[in-house]
Amino acid sequence: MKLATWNVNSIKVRLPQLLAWLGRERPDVVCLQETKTEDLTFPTQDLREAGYHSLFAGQRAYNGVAILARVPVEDAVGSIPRFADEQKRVLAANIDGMRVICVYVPNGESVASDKYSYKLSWLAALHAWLGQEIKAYPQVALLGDYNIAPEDRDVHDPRLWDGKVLFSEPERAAFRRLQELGLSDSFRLFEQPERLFTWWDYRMNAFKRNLGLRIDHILLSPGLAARARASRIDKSMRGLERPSDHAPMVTELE
DNA sequence: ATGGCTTCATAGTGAAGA
Repeated sequence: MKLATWNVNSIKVRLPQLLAWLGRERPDVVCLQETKTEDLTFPTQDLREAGYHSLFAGQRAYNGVAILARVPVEDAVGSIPRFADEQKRVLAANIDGMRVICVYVPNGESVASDKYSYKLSWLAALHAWLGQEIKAYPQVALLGDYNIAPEDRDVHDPRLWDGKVLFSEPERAAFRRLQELGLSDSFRLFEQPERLFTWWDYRMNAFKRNLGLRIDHILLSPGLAARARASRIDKSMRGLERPSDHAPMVTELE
């Protein structure tokens, strides 16, 4: 069982890369973020021909999440219950006995901005809801673009990023609170080389210089963590022509 | 150096991303 997450930064632009990647990688479940398209224009048919059922919560121009699965999904929800939010950032569904939750955590812009406050409230609402989901479902997988680098080793230059959005202490504390619900960062269940990231700025030749952050994550509840056998970042996708600024990550379960 | 790319919405530039 292969679980994957990828912020595609426009599913319309990235569709050829996505289809090629699905054909090569054959994941069972894929969570996508920043699809940036309304539901009516989601490429359901192309993905069906590639062997995937699609579930999506989209909006015009911004945000938008989707879950692709080899098997049909059940009991889907497209928002955090009782948290008013115009932005499409959440999708959850039952797949193969797991509760799969796809998230696109707000970026936050800068620690002084209103968007940062929104990010922290959003994370608090996610935490409260997850507490319930974990009680309701025996196996929970939380995949997505968290827009948080949890530790120093997840940042190319921790001193440069100290206190900055994506690496500020309140954001990292919110990430730790998710872990305290019993969720494991699947990437860190395994020995990994140093300086592996999931996002690199489009500017400044950041990818070539490996000036990145690890902000996309796959968190697993204990039963799923016990089944994890490997976790990796597919850096090759970031090196293609016209790439997303994020690379996909994959965790394999027994 | 508050920029630097890329996408979308738009038909000039501006918002947003991270």
